[in-house]
Amino acid sequence: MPIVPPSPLLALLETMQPLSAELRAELERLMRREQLPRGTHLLEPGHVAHRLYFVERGVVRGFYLKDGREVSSWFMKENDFIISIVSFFTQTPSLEYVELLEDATLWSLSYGQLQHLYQQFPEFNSIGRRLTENYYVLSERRTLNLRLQSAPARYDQLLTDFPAIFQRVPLKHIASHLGLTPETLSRLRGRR
Amino acid sequence: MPIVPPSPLLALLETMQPLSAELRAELERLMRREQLPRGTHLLEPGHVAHRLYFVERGVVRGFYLKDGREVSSWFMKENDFIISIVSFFTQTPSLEYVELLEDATLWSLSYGQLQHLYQQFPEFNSIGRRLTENYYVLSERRTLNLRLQSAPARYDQLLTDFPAIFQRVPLKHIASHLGLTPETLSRLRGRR
DNA sequence: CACCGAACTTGATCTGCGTCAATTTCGCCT
DNA sequence: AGGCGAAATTGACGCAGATCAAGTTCGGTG
Repeated sequence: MPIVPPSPLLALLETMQPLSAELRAELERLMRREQLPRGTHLLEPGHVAHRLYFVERGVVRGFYLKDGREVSSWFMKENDFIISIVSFFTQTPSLEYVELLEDATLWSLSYGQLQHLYQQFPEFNSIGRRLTENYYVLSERRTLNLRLQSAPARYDQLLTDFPAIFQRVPLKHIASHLGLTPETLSRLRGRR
Repeated sequence: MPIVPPSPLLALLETMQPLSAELRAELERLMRREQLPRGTHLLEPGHVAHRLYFVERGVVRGFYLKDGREVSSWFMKENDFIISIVSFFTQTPSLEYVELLEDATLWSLSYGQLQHLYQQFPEFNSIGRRLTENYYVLSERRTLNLRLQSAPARYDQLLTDFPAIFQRVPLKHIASHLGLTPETLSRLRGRR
């Protein structure tokens, strides 16, 4: 039994759908609290993503290597769920890194435990389905941006959509997320 | 009661999870068969995606306009489900077109009916969740390809992953899907 | 089967962004 | 506070792919 219950997580789930006492208790029993320092890799290529994470505090990024260079595909923060989509859902080895950009407090659950929850509490499938839909929508919007906008427009968009990111993530990571080199991003920022 | 039951759809769902007789009957009652000619737009920008489609026969594409030019984001075919992710899940106006590239036979269901099924048959949430996960994985793989591969590598990848697409989709649409102009794709194909 | 418009190819030129290299600035640790 | 390595900026140059333009081939229709 955890000393601290995963309250931010439970609070979030509760806003989506009332949780039965049993489901609540089972979540509290299974969720594991992890305090980890900046720089920790939650996942590396070749490994299967065994756990789902919920971020109580911190910023996390997913990235890939494209011939030796890091390409950041996403950033997540407080109150976000984190999984490496392909590896976790297919339970096959990842191509992706998942890295903490700040000291973080996370809650985690194994793949097997999650499947068990889905079986044991059918109503939990509805929550899982809607969370998956929400993140899928987020991912589609990100991809759309990459496809449809010019480099300056992608930068401006990020600046208006997620201004806070610039306070917490180094520009070189933002650059690769926008599909640019740090040099090009720097020049974009300098334009007037 | 439809003259023809949506058997390919039910067969597919049945492989994922046994369907109760009631759920089966409700699906048969609600699913609407549509035979539509090539060129039909299932969705246009500004409209909310009200229906989910299942493809019994035909090829369908999703595309956007990027300053006057079409950018194809996906292609789907027999036994695929089709929705415009952002618009359908958020029930907000679409930016996307959805167009039939061949004469097609589709089965469809409205957003409201789907929500009703989720409520009425809790076990249906599990099917919905897993289908959403599968398509999310597909979408992530597509995006990854765009991000990490060079233009020639993206072409080669598509050629090995979905060779059949080249028989059924005009090259100009494949070009924009790969993030290229038709001219550049043509030159890529001519290289030796 | 011939026609017409769309799809595809081929060529010439242009350009946005990448690459490589050299500073400058920042942020963290002692 | 000072110093060191990483991050960001700035400059010069090159190239992959876009653009514009002119054929050529393909496919559907009368």
